[in-house]
Amino acid sequence: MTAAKPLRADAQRNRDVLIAKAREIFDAGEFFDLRFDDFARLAGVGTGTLYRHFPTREALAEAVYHGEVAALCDRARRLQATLPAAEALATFLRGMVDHIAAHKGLARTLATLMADRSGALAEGSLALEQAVTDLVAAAVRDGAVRDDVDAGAVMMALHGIGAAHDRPAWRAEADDVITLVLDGLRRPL
Amino acid sequence: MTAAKPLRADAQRNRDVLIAKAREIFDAGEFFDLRFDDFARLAGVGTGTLYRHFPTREALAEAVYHGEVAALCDRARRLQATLPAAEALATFLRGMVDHIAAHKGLARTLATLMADRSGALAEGSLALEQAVTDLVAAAVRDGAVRDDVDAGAVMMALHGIGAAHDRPAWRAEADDVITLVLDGLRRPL
DNA sequence: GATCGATTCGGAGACAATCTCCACTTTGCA
DNA sequence: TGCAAAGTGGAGATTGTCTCCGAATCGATC
Repeated sequence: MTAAKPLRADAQRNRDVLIAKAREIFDAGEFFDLRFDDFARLAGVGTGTLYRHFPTREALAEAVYHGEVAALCDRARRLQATLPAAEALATFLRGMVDHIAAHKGLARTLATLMADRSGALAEGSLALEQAVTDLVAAAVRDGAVRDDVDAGAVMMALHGIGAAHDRPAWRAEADDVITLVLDGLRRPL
Repeated sequence: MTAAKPLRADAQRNRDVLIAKAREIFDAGEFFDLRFDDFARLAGVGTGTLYRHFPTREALAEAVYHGEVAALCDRARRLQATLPAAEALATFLRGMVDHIAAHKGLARTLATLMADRSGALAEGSLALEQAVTDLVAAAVRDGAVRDDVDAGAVMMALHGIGAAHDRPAWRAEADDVITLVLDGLRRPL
């Protein structure tokens, strides 16, 4: 999927610079304030180069998103390996809120991209979704969590947390959503 | 708020036509596929007229959104008047899923607008938020619902449901989110 | 029902962002 | 070292957004 074309050295270099610059902007939440051509200037390449590597703004965003998701999945896997299932799930979800809180700009950018029908991030999200599904499945096997709700519902709740980034009481509400989800997930007697 | 200027007859007529046309497009989920100028042509007015009434795409969207919110708030109020608090809340939330399911295009459009930092819909959402807050507060007074989570969390969950409109198993997952929220809201022993 | 000032209309065109195209440069293999 | 393939960069075409203002419409008044 990534290894199809052994990119030439200079091309690879430019590509990396573009992604690095984009990640920076992304995190600052200014991803949509910038003319797309400006990414090229900021990275010190021509607009043609930018467009060859990333045909659309969304394509560039997805490249950035990839790294983000990979890190989160790693974390999920580590937690699952070291904690009881129910605790791993809870820790992961709480940690997601921390992560989003620490990267508001990123959350805002991602929310905007998600909302677009483009589905540019759908593929990248699959890995994250799989990680959450695994965490929930393990907790179900342990009997700590009911088995009649789909793990996708947890994804949806996370989605809501990320999407509602600009609510004044965001942090408290986000924590409450996690609380509701976790309590709701306990097999209702 | 609405009664400040007694609009001239022709102006009012054009305004209404524009909103009606926009609602149609909105519902079809094509709100962002259309050149903004085209709204004018579709409604049979000039672009100048369109821009005078609605300076931005978001302003037009908000006008449409207003009606939507008003209808939902009415429903909330009616439920609250005729059912026990806990049941009213549950019915309202389940109904929201039905409503969104029946208006996917609208949900998608709203999600996109919400995600924008513009906050164009923030004001319109206040009424809806108030309605939800009231429903929850009543349920808390009844003792049917815990008092240590903010009603805003419920809004966030709803937001997630609306924002995740394009998931394949959307309907099932949306129902599950509501289940989790409602079960989570029951005072945990 | 004719007059007139105020309001609204409408679309031509200025402006701004996106994206394409291709002459030139760089790379790395033989 | 030479050369074909791969990559570069920016000028300018294209497309969508928004402004401006002369013409048309309204409705209050006589």
